[in-house]
Amino acid sequence: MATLDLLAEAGYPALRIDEVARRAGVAKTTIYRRWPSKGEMVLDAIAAQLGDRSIEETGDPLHDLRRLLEVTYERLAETVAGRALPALAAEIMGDAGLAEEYRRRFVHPLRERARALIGRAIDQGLLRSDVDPDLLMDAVAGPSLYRPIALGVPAPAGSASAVFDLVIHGARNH
Amino acid sequence: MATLDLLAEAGYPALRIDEVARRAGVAKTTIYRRWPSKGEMVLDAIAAQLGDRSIEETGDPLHDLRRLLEVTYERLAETVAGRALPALAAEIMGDAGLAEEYRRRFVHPLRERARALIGRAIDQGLLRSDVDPDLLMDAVAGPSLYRPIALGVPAPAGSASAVFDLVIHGARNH
DNA sequence: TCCTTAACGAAACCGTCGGTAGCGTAAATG
DNA sequence: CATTTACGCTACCGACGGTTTCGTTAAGGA
Repeated sequence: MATLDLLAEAGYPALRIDEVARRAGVAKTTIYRRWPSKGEMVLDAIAAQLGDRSIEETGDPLHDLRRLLEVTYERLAETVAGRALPALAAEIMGDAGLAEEYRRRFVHPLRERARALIGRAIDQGLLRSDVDPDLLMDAVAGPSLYRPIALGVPAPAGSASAVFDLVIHGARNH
Repeated sequence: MATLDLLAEAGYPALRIDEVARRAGVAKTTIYRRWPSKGEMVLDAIAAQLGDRSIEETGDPLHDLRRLLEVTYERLAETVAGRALPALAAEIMGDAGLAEEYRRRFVHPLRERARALIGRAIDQGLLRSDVDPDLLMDAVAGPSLYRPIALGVPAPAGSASAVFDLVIHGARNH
């Protein structure tokens, strides 16, 4: 799609809808017949490239959880759509409907899958029973947004494993 | 300042400069004589309320690190400026100059202080010597942006302690 | 008292850009 | 052949960040 090309060249904020139309060989009105806003158009384009982030489950919840995190960070780091996703954050902060869509499509599905894995890991005694699943998810998923936005550098694919290990093992010396 | 009031009422994206001027009983031109852009104006307003986030050091690096994190989350959760900061963070994705300013004023000072504390903790054998300080900071600071942006809910002040404990202790059952 | 300078207010204006309206046209569909 | 559907085109709107111009007030110094 032309949207993804422009996204790669200019990034989300500099992506002009007129330019998308021109590049796609299409009238701007046609775009607005298909999508209600710029944000939703980009959302669709991103979803099309990211696809679903399903992983094959091995039965070892901790292993699967690590894989899920790795795949997620990998797509964020290595696809145009993934690198554009944090910039969409600006748009969703000002549009409640778009924010809802964003979370429904990109955030919640991942968290639900992670939540199930964490629950199973606790049941099997692999994780302490007093860990708060949400807290754990926040800690391992946080850098995916924090790094590009607050630091200006993407979270490299390898950092998924590293942050997972850190949180799971802990940092204290004993 | 009028900027903070508007920020509290409407949030960053809906904050109109004309409105700030009207509320402050001042001409819009006066605002642009003092600040080069909306972003920098808000940056100043936020900095004025957040103040410096210094803590008194006790000599126990882990304790000080926790306090630093708690104070940070506290201000993010309990001040107008703090709650507006994530939206401003989203905005900086489209303005490299503003992003630099944002990081120079809000991100880097905190990370430098945290980095020093982590280094001291490692030296004193309180943390494993193989922990990556940046990784640790990403894990504990990540939720401060991830939660408001990706989840739409602020990181409560209490979560600072919780995420700190999680990362420091680890989640694995053994 | 006069002159200069600095700061401000008022209001009109500009450019960009997301989003619309209106209208004509070409291809399916029956 | 009539109708529907989808599209292209052009002109337009409105919001809003930011600028320009000009007139006014008020220090402050000689």
